[in-house]
Amino acid sequence: MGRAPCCDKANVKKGPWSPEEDEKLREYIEKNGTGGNWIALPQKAGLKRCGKSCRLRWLNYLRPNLKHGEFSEDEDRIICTLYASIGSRWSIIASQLPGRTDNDIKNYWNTKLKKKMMGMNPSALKKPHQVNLSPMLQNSTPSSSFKNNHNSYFQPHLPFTGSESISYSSLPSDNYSTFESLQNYQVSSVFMETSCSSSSDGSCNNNQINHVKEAELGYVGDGTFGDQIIGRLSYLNSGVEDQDTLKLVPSNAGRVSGVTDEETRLWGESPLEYGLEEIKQLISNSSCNNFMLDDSKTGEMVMYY
DNA sequence: AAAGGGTGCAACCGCATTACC
DNA sequence: AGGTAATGCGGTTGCACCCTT
Repeated sequence: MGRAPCCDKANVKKGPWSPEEDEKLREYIEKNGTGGNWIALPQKAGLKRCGKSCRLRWLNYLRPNLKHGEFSEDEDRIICTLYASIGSRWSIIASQLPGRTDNDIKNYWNTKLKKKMMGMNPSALKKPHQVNLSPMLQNSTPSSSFKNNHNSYFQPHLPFTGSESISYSSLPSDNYSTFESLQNYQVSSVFMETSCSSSSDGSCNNNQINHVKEAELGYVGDGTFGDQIIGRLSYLNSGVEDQDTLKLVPSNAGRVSGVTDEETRLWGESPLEYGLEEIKQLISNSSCNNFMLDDSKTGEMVMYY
């Protein structure tokens, strides 16, 4: 037996929202807030819509201070950098781009940014130092993983004979265009592609290992594109160096929980909404850290550097 | 001008997680 | 502790619009 539907499908409208519906929803929320109950909201607001649909419409379109239109180079850079480190965690990436929604970023990545990156020089992104690590994967199964206190799985880390700690090289500070720079950055950095056999729901079977234990990424400079990127991925047992990194802040907002007061103090000034530990876990748990878009999903784990 | 194909984006779907009882 | 409802998330789909032929 399947899950009960969240609403009476027969009596809810689907498809594009009309301006009238938008107005009703906006008016209701501005007046009453969401009331913490999206399911009940459409009825109260006089809308024949599913609560989920209302929530989505509000978050992705009607919410104040949303940015629409072109992404800036800075935004491109942030998206690329975060995608490289944590994969398609769009909500986390969106939390770093004020006014942008996860849906926006996801669409932007899938329809434009990815293609731009591919178009630059796809072969160069894979060839320089490709290491086939697939044999190392064979004994890694979900059954040997263990749950952390956030109910998500850590994969055991296999012995890894490559660099145990990798530093990103810096971007050149000349007049590279955005994507030339990004490409250069990617080629010279370390990314991991894990096997990722998609299941029907779009998730990945956890038949892969993510060696990344810690991740730090950041920039030095005044925000122009010639700025240096500093960052590193550390593998298990590697220390974290004190660098001027993107600051990662824990927050009790959203789904992130388990943050201590001490952590909050430590990260208090940061603009990010996810804590270091959360990021670490996301990275550790990330089963689809595919950077540079290997659509073929070869089942092999490849390192680029 | 019409048809066909491509693109971008809003919206939906289903699952995982969290909250609540 | 277990069950259920609500919420959040990421992948996918559908369609309107634009461009090319």
